[in-house]
Amino acid sequence: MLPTTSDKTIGRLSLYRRLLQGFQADGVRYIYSHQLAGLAGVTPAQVRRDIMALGYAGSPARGYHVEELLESIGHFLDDSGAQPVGLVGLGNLGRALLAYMSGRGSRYSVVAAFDSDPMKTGRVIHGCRCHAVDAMKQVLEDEGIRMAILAVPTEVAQDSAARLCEMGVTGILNFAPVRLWVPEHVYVEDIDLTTALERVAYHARRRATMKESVK
Amino acid sequence: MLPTTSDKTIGRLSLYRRLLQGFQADGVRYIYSHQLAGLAGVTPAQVRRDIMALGYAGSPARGYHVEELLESIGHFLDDSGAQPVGLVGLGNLGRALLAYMSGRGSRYSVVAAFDSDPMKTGRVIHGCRCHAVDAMKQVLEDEGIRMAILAVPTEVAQDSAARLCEMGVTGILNFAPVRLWVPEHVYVEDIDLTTALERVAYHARRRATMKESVK
DNA sequence: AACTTGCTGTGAATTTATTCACAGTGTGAC
DNA sequence: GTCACACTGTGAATAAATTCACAGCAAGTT
Repeated sequence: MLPTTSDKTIGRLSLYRRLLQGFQADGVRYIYSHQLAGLAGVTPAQVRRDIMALGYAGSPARGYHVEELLESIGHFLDDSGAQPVGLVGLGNLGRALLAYMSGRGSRYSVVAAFDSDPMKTGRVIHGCRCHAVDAMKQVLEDEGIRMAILAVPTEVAQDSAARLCEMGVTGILNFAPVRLWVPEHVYVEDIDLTTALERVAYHARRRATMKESVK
Repeated sequence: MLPTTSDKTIGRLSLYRRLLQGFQADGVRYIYSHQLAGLAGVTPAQVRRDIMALGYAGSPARGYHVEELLESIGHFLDDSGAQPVGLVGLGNLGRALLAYMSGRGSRYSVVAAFDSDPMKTGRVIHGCRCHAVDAMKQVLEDEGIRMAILAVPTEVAQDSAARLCEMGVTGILNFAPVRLWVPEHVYVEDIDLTTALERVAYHARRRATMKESVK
C-alpha cells in the first residue's frame, strides 16, 4: 500500500492549489511556507508537512517554485485530468449545485443529471442533459462517469447510492443527512447542511456569552 | 472555562439527534449505544463518549431513554430554542439554500436575506424578505440575528464577513472558498464544495485502481 | 435469593494529527 | 571567497481523537 495520505491533507492541498493559482495569476514565482500558511489559516509547519506528501521539495533560500508546486499538487490530486461527474436529484439543491458548478471553470464538470420526475427529464439545464433514472446505467457507461453528487431527498438516498455503486461509481458526494452504506471500495464524503448549521449555532451562542463574560 | 467539547462531538450529537427523532417517531423508548452507532457509522464506544459530554447517563440494563436523551442533546446544543438566521448573497447557491431551509421544518429559519443587486431587494423569496445590503444593520438588530449564512462570490466574501462581524454576528456558515479573517469571538464554519469534490475525486480514482489491484 | 447476561461509564492504551525545534543549505552581502 | 541569514525538511515531542477493556450494575431467570 502506498504511504497513505490523510483526508485532511488532501483537503488542504486542494486549498493551497487555489491560493497558488492566485499567486501565479499575479506573476509571483516563488513562495514561502509561511505565506501560504497565512492565507490558508494554518501553521507553516503544517504546510511543509502537507507538501512533503507530494514528494516535492522547495529551496531553502527561495521557498517553493509556484509553478512546479502547482504541477506537483495537480499530479498528486488529479493525475488523469478532468473527470466527468454525474448528478442525481434535480430539486432545489441539485439545480443550484449544477448552476454553481457550471459557473466556475472547475476541472470537474457535471455531464449528466438524473431525476425521477418525468417533468424534468429530457430537458437541458445549465448545459447539462437531464435523464430518467432508468437510463442511468447506460449514460454512466457512455460518459465514463465514476463519481457522483447525490442531492436527493433523505428517504431515497440509500437507494440511489446503492444503484450508483452497482454501476461502477467509486466516489459519492452526499448531501442527504444520512450515513450511506456502500461497498468498501466506494468513498463517500458527506456534506450535511443541517449539522453544519447546528454547529455554527452552538458556537455562536457560546461565543456570544463568552465575549460578555470576558469583559 | 467549561470542559470544552470538540467540534466533532458537536457534529455527531446533531446526527444522533436526528436518528433519535426517527426512533421516537417509531415509538421506540429505549436504545443501546451500538444501535445508534450502527446507524451513525461510528463505534459504540464513540457514542458513549459523546453522550458523556452531555452529562446524561443511561441505564446499563435498558440503554438510553430516547426521550430523555433527546432532551439532553437539545439542552446542550440549542438551549435557547429556535434562532433566526440571516442569509447574505442570493445567487444560485443562496436561493437554493433558502429553498432548502424553508422546506424542512428546521429549528433555524432564515428570516432575512441580503443582496447587492437592486433587482432582488424588496422581493419575498420562499417566504423570506430580501433587503438591500445597506439595510443590514437595521434588519439584523430588529430581528435579533446572531448567525449568518454567507453565499456570496469569493471576491466579496471577506468584506461581507467583516461587515457581519461588526454588526454583532457571532457565527458564520461560509460557502466561499476562502479562509475568512474575523475577530476571535466569531466562529466560522466552512463548506467548500470545490475541495469536497476534489477529495471525492482523489479517493474515487484511488479506490477504482485499488479495487483492481486487489484482485 | 443467588446467578447470569449484556449493557454503561470511564481510566488507560493506542492511534492520528499537529507542532516544535533544529541540522542542513542555497543565496545575497561584503 | 567567506559569512550571515532565513528558509526547508524532518525526527521527536506533544496534543487530540478514538478505541480498548473492564469494573459495576439493573433486569431477567432459575
